[in-house]
Amino acid sequence: MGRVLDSLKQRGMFSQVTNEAEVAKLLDTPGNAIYVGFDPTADSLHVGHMLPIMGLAMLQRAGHIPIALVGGATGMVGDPSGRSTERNLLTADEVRHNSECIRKQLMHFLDFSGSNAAIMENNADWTEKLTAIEWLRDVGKHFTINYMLAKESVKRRVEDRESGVSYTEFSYMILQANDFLQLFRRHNCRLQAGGSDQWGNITAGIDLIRRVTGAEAFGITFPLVTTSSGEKFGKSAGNAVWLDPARTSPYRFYQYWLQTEDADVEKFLGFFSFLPWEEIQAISAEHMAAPERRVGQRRLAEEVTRLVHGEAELQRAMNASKALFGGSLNGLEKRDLDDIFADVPSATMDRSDMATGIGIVDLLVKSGMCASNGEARRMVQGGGIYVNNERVGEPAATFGPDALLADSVIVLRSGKKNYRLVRFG
RNA sequence: GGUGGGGUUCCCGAGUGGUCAAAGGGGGCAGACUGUAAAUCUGUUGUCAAACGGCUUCGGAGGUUCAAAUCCUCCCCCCACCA
Repeated sequence: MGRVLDSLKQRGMFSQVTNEAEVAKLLDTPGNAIYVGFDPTADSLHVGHMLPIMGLAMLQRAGHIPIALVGGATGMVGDPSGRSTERNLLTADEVRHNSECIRKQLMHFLDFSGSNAAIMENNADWTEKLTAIEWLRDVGKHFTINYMLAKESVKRRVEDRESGVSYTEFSYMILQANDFLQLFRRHNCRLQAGGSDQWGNITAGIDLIRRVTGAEAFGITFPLVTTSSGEKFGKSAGNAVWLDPARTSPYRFYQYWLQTEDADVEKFLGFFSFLPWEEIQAISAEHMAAPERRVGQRRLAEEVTRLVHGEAELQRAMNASKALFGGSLNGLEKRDLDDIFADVPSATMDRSDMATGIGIVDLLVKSGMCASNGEARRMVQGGGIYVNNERVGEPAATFGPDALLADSVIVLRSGKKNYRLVRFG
């Protein structure tokens, strides 16, 4: 009993369940529908969304039917959970566009064929049709204000005089509760999963199902992903790491995972790969025996990049990483360079700009590597700038045509890992 | 609507006429040490300039002054208490 739940527990993948014994039983009986909701606040998911997605995908592998609910309706309102300020409302067009993009990304993780094929739903389908009167009488009647005010997501905002909470966001939880009820009716879905900030919304749905139908439904939440050193998980240089390759290139995506701290490697392998726990243990043991070899990070980066971007993109990212962090760039063919730097940010400059030699400061600013001349100069003086992987220590340094690799590009680098390619056309 | 407090650089926050491009902390970036890790230490963090020195910035618009983040006027926004 509790095999599936135990394996999630082993990986550290859940923080709360409403009824552990019953959920354990339900998860050990294949064929149950389980739902996770995603709000279309942007046109791509990012790695911060990945844990619930992975959880859902793992449950599908255990024989269950995953339902990915895109919040075409709830996205119009805004979830106050875990937020201290009111959201800006999105337009209907934005929500529609975002919903469609997110739907496509979820297809990478879930299997939409077979006997337990994943199901995609959009809560706009049942929410938009409701009239205000129906809404208040059929759904609103089941909630007391007292109950809603007691929810953590709302409570904090009500008590905080600085921000407050609008009636709109206050109502969010009953919209989501109604989603659960609708999915229960349509797909006999009795379990909702979500991030730990979703607890209040999930339990609201469970209560609604009980009041309306008398049936018992359940909830399970995944933990908040944190890093050991307290860095924000899912951010790289202040930017979110997106699943959309147009927003975060596969190379950067791969690098993000490769740069994981030792202390997080095992945990992240458990969260973000489908590898069996025993294998993760073995990798982790090997890693800790010789951490400088970065066995764990490599495996993690490979697994996650393959899952999100596919084998071909993974190979490109790995090749690029090998070349960039491997040493000399001399002797590489133009074709290799193009391939290696396909994903690396690049700039194009006119060849005549450097015919007589271009100053390093100019080069850094024109290529977009540095924001101002002053910054560029400071970086060079501080020893943080490399051209073709060789340090430039002198702000007056200039580069002419003989600095071109394969007669066409210059590789700029600041610090250890920040590359930029300048093409001369 | 009334009364009081407040809006400063990426964030928090000091600064109440010149010595202010503005303390301190956080964050960011870079260096050293390393392993594309963590911790630690160091430097740096408006912009132009090699430098001297300019220029733009303290909610907005005006004004006083040789000189304004600092004083005055009007306006906008936030908060507290009262109604």
